[in-house]
Amino acid sequence: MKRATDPDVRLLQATADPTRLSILRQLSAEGSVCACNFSDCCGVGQPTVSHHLRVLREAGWVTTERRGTWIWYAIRQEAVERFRELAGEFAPGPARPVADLSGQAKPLPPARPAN
Amino acid sequence: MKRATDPDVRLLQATADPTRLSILRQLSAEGSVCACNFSDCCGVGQPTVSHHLRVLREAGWVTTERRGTWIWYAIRQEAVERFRELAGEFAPGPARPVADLSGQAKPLPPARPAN
DNA sequence: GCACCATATCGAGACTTGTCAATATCCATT
DNA sequence: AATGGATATTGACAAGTCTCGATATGGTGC
Repeated sequence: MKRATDPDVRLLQATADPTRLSILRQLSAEGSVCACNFSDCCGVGQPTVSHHLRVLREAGWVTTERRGTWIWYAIRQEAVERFRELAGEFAPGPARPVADLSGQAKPLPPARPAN
Repeated sequence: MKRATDPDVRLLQATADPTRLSILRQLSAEGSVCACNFSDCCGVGQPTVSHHLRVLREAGWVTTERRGTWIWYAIRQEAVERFRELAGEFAPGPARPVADLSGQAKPLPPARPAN
């Protein structure tokens, strides 16, 4: 995958991994979670969890708060909002998938069927 | 990236590429689009567009309809709905990020701060 | 049939990613 | 200062992804 520069793509890319999706879901369910509580959830080692947390942080998904030895992670409001905006952008095609003049679709620059 | 088997991850993964995000946005804006109209939009060659359309199709994002020589793509309702459900799942952490007893967070299985 | 067009598939190259073991860093306690 | 625990970083490898040129497939019209 070519390294993403667009912030939207980075946000989406960060969600597109099973381990990170688990982390985001656990964070959503529990509000804020100590880094030490992720290792179990995903069946991967501690350095791997740390790597994924960094990806989420660099994509803008999470913030951290240090308390003594532990570090607590939480989802950022802005990330949730942006993700929902993206979800709102997507719209399905016409319900009846362009039934009519299908047979003679021919004009050289193919015209979009009236949907 | 490990090949994703979870359908949710596949759906997210399909969005996590600049070219495919452009395609999804164009489809959202125009309802249904002939494959031949994507090559321009993204600055990539025809085989590459075809590859991305396949990824989107296999992730469940789009359907195709053949009309003569051309093939029209449209976003599937179900994909939009599932994506919005995922967006609805995500919830931010506590607004005031756990201000209080931070100093003496010590119990051995670190207790989650009351958020 | 044959030529032409739109689209898909194949094969290869450069690049990115996920994972781990080993190590470093940072904090708290003794 | 030294020890110990939690987390981050480094270096490496296997596997995946994006892109392209070349080629195959499938439909249309002569």
